[in-house]
Amino acid sequence: MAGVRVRFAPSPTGALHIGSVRTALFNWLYARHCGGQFLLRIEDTDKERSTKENTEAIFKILRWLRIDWDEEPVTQSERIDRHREVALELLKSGNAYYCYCTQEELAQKKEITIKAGGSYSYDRKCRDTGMQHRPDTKPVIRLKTQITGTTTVNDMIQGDVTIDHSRLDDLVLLRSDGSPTYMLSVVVDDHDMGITHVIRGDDHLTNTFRQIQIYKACNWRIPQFGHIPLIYGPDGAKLSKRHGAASANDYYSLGYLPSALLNYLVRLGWSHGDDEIISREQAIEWFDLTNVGKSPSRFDMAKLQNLNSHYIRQMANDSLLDYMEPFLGLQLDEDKRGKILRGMNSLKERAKTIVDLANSSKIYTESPVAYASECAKYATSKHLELLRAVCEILGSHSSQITEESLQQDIRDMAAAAGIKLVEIAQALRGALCGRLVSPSVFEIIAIIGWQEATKRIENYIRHFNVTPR
RNA sequence: GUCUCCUUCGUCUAGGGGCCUAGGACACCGCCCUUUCACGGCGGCAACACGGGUUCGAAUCCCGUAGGAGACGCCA
Repeated sequence: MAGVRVRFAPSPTGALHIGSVRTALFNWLYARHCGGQFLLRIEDTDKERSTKENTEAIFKILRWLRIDWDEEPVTQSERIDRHREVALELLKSGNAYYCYCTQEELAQKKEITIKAGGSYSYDRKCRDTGMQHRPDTKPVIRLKTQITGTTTVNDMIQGDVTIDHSRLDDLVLLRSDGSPTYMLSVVVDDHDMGITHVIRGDDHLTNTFRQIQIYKACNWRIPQFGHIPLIYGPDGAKLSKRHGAASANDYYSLGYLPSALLNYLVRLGWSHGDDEIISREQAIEWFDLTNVGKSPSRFDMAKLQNLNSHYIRQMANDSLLDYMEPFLGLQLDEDKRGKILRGMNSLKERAKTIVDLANSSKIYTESPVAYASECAKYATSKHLELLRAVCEILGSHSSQITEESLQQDIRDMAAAAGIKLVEIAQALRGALCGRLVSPSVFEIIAIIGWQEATKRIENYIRHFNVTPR
C-alpha cells in the first residue's frame, strides 16, 4: 500500500468543524498506516468568507492534535489559471461546450418543472444546437456528461454504489465571470497533487459521480473513494454551537487534552474489537477503512469527558502542570508550582477537564475568598470549638508536619471527644477550601503548611462567629 | 418530489448463518471501600426498526415497509 497519497481540504471560511477534524484524522491515520503521504489543501476560493486567520487556526488545531502533513499546503486560489486551462482543454477536445443560457432563463425553467412535480436538471439546450452566440451574454463552460449508461463507484466504506447517467446533468466548469467551479477545482487539484485515495464526508457521495465525469473527460486516472458518515449532535440533528462545541478550538478552551479528543474521535465511527483506550501509535497500526461504520454517529460529550479524565490521570504531573498553567490566568512562582505538584496526584484523579484541574489547584495557592453556603452546616459553635483544638495540634506540630502524624492526632482527638472524624474533616475542609469537596484535608495541610492552615482556620472561625448561621 | 445512503442497549460500538439466553465502553442505578468528592472493586437496568421470505438454523443473506440522513446551484 505504499504510494498512498491522501489529502485534507478544508475551507477557511470559519472555525474548523469537529466533523472535519475527524475527516482529517481518518485521512492522516490512513496515510500513516499505509506509509503514504498526507497532504493539505486550503480551499479558499470563496474570497468573501475565507480569511488568513481561519487558515492559521486550521494549522494550529492540526498541530495541537499532532496531525502532521508531508508537503507544503496547496492554496487553491493560486491555481485558478490551471483550472481555467483544463476547462479550455476540455472545450478543445469536444468534451465541453459554451452555454449561453442566462441564469434567469434557467431559473424560470426550473420553477416550471418543479411546479409540474418533476425533478429539474439542465436541458442541454446549448449542447447540440451549436454555439448560440449571443454578444450580450457571457457564456459558461459546461461539461458534456455521458447521457446513457451507469457508473459504479467501489467506495472503500460504502461499498458499490451505482448511479444512472440519466441522473447527471451537464455541470458548469467555468462560470460566466471565468472563475472555476468547485467541481472542476477539486478534480484538477486532486489529480495534480497525485491523490490516490479521496477520503471525505459522505455528503460528497453523490458529487463523486459528477467528478468522475470530469476525470473521464480529461482521461485521468480515477482515485479510490471513501465516504465517511457525518457526525450529528446528541439529538440527531447536525452538530452545531447549540450542542456545546462544534468547532475544534472550543475543545482546547474547554480543557480537553488532544490525546483524549483524538481517542474519542477515532472511536467515533471506527472500531477495533472491544478496544476503547487507543493510543495514537495503536490507532496508526490498527486503522483501516474497512472497519469504518456506514451509519452516522452522534457526538457524546459524556464519553469524551470520561476519556479526558482518563488521559489527565495518565499524564505526568509536571507536563500536566505546564499544560494547565495558561488556564490559571497567572504566572506561578517556584513555591506555588511545588505545592501544586505535590498535590497533583490527588487533584488529577478528580478532574474531568483541565479547567477543573486549574480551578481545584487554587486550594494550594490561595486562601478561600468566600465560603459555599453548605459550609454553614459545619460551622456550628461545636465545630468552631473543634477547629480551635485543631489549631492547637497544628501549633504543636510546627517543627515538622506529616500527613500521617497529623491524621493520627486528629483521629485521637475525635475519639477522645466522642465524635466522628467526618465532623472535624468537613469543618476543616470548609475552612481550608471554602467548600466541602476536596482531596484529603490532611494532605492539604501537609502541603500548605501549618501556618497557612492555621490562618485559614482562624479566618473561618472569625467569619462564622461574626455572622452566625 | 427525484436519486443515493443508513437503521444492534439512551450514546459509541462488537457481531460477517449455528460460539448470541446478543459482548464491551460511556451514561444511569445499587452495594463495597471511605474524612467529603473522586478513583477503584462488585452488581444491575437496557438493543438486533417492522413485515415477509431463503435455510435444519438468521442480528447476520434477499425483498418490501417505515423512519433518518445526504445530494439534486454560475456554494464549497
